[in-house]
Amino acid sequence: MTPRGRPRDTEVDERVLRIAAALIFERGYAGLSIDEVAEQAGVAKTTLYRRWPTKDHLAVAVVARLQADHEITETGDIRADLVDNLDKIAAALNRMRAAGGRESPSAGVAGELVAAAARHEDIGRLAREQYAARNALGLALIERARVRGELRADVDAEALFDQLAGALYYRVLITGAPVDRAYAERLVASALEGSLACQ
Amino acid sequence: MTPRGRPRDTEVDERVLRIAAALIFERGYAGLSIDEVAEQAGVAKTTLYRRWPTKDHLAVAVVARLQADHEITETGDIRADLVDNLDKIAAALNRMRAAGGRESPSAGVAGELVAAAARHEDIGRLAREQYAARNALGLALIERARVRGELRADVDAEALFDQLAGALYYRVLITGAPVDRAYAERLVASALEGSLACQ
DNA sequence: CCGAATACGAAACTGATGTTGCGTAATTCT
DNA sequence: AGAATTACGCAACATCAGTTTCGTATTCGG
Repeated sequence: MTPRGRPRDTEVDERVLRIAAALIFERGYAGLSIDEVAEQAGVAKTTLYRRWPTKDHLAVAVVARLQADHEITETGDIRADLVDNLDKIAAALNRMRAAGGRESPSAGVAGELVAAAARHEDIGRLAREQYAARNALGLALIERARVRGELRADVDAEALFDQLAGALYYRVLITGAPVDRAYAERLVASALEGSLACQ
Repeated sequence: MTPRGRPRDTEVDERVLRIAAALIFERGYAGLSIDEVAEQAGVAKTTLYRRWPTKDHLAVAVVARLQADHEITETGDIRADLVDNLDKIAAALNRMRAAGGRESPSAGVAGELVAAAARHEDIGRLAREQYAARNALGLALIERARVRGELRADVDAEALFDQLAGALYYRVLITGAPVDRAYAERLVASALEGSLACQ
């Protein structure tokens, strides 16, 4: 059960992640240099590569540690619950967007992480699992509201959640528009109430 | 008016973009090597860098040439018009997703382009202008439907369009889910009809 | 025709990611 | 105690993006 050879120095992981986080949030993804991290952490580069096979993997580990997965809150009012959850997603996106001291319209580190997921099959798989789990929570929230009678019986929960979360990502990654709680409220209102004229 | 010195060889642009397109769609973004493109095009590397200052710029130029901007169609039925436009956006996304022969859930080249826009201020600005123009078309479409009385007088056009386009990007870039015309129809139905139970 | 301006090619160079090989240290199993 | 196994540090290396330098070619303006 215990591994055979010399055990890894767990302090190294801690130190490296802390230093890498400082660099990435101060200078952005491009300013994160493996050699510099290794030097500042006082370890050999090979020690880093034994833990994180690429710079992308290290960056993902850094950001993952800072994004404590938010617990879902449920008041029983679907509108308030959706706004709350979207606001938490927006906060996480804004944290990544701010990294590197870029001006507001840039996607910042968030854009690099999308590319990292596209480049490395394992990162992509892991990320999709995380998103699937979060999606499942949102879908369950919607489903319970449907059962309560707050939502239409034939509501398309998947489309609804994609619309809400997708709009946030769209603005951060694509159009560069800001996302905040006020926008989350507009989104939820628009999605729940629909756009058709009263028939 | 005519530039002073020796004019650029326009055939070079043509040849380079063709070769780069072949490489990027065959081997993906990582398989696109500047040295190899220069060699295959029979030009010096400096000649490439005079035209495209980074590999990202070259890749953007390659993809931009293949994405003939779609003209908007308008039948007067907002539901059909929205589905049609979303389907065109989805088609463009699927083209980029397919590049590099990756398996379906990967964002493919689309993910790299998001990162390119985040890395380079000029690419980001250009991309945002393109998206702003496309968004304006969508907003105008919605506004005309509102004036016609198809949509609510107080419809939030911006939120509505973000919800629709955003869901497509969300699936391609983030969750890896497929986007096709059937999904576009679900999205439009969900957004237009709303999710609240009839009050 | 001559000079300024720009494009092109060739080669060397810089800096960063990621790899490889080897000697040494720490831990476990027998 | 000794062998197997794994971690670590060090240094060299390969690869690729991007830069620099310099000599040559092409065009325009005077």
